Amino acid sequence: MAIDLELAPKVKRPAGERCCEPVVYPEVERDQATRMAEVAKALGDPVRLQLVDVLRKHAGKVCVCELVPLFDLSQPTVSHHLKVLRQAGIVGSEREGLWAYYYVLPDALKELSAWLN
Amino acid sequence: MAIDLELAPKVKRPAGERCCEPVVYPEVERDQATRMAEVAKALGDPVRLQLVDVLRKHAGKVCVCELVPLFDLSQPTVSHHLKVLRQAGIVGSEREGLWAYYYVLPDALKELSAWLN
DNA sequence: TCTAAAGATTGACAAACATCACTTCAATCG
DNA sequence: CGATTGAAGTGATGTTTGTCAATCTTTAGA
Repeated sequence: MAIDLELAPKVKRPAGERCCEPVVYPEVERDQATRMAEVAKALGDPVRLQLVDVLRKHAGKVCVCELVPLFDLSQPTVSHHLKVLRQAGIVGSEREGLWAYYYVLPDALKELSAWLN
Repeated sequence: MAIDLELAPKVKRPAGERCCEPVVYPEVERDQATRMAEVAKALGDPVRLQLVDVLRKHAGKVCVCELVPLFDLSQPTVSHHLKVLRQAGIVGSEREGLWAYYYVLPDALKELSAWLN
């Protein structure tokens, strides 16, 4: 937040001088940007975005065995994508006997969503 | 939109049978997911996310020469990131003499933003 | 206890990516 | 024109990513 960028006047400078005023960059934004970029990166694959979409629409836990046939991908690949989403803090999972259920973590997308608005 | 996933009852099936009901997958979502994932992917780098952040906060055109010193990166690298953003349809650019100005395209983030809400 | 099923992990491999030093291009000033 | 400047383009390089086949782990049924 609060990036205060100074717009310098544009004239060709007389050789040796810097083009623009040195702009101070607040470190505050760094961490937030890193966090949000991590979430965005995890959503930056059509398969993962659709996985999240399905999980959200179901508003409950969905079994992996129901997710796999939705895509033209092998089970390990879907499992891999789910792992990426889990590591990004977007989804959580629970085991129940043989089955694994995934669900979207409620606040996971909040920060990015707020920034985008 | 409108992914209608059927939740099948979970019982260990008697060998050879499929775990879940075959779930019909509407092709509609495919294209939308691809588009949104493309945008998300472009935002999935801290540098690019910060670039967009700066450009948005300025609500006008910002010169590349003011963007470069914001990051600990070479000018070609920043230029490369701007190109990625341009190809994702997130920013536009204009040349004015020696300088190049970038700005956020107003509707670029709308679809993703709406989906996230 | 033996077998099969769900799902995760591993290893491999090609494709994509981030970065930089170097170069090129276009525009401006003297 | 000749020199310089802002910005984009070009390899080159090391890293990350998406995918699958094969394997492993855990659980449940027979």
